[in-house]
Amino acid sequence: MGISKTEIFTEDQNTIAAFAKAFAHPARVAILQHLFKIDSCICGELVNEIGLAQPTISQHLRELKQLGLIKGSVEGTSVCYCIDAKNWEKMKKTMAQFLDQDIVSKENCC
Amino acid sequence: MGISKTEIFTEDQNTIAAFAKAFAHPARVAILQHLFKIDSCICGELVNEIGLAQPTISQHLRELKQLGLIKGSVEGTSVCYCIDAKNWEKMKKTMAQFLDQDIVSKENCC
DNA sequence: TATATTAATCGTAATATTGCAATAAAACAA
DNA sequence: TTGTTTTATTGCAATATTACGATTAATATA
Repeated sequence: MGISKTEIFTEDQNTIAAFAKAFAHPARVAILQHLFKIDSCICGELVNEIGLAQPTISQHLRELKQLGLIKGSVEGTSVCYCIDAKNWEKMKKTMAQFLDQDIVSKENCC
Repeated sequence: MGISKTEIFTEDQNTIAAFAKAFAHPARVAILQHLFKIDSCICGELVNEIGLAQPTISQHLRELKQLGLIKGSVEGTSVCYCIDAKNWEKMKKTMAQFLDQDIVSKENCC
């Protein structure tokens, strides 16, 4: 139905899915990569850097901000965004726990 | 427009987004976790384990299979799925490269 | 062969996501 | 104050995703 049945999954599973969703669009990947690359924070520069309209970028930024992966601070008329290092580390731990799982038995049916 | 402008992004960015999309739903996270946990491969057991209808699980399995993260082999009337260890490692490398980025300068505007 | 079992596919409804034009809001400058 | 710049919000169209009932396909068994 286009709606995920979040209630039947564990909190852990929903958290992983929520973080993964943040990276599930190339524009958000590009935004994050740019924020990592540029030593000073960015603003509407992202609109030029990435080839999407300003409202679209703004929308992606809001999603990343709501998840806590980036922070924004107003600088005059522009807004400066950067990675929230603390939360990024927390996210990394959660994702690593999921991604670094080991297969119990190597010899299966497949 | 509900359609990602994949053509304006790098192959790397699209690849990361595609992998992330695989984990962007708790059902697929649950499926993968179960495949990791159970030493022998699973089939329709996943339908019982996870509380979703058989066609829904089948759909999620197909997505994971298309991405190459899991393999499936027919065992009589049932189908046995398991993690594709090789591709999982490749995916992990791609994701790690993205997740393990370091911020150039710690002191920014934010 | 007929029947059961299991999984894939089809079709469809409900909801979510992506993208942007238009507009509003906020901060500064003249 | 008036205009300028920058970003957020609103509203909407196009497309994607999620979920499942019904059906089909494939295999095994009686």
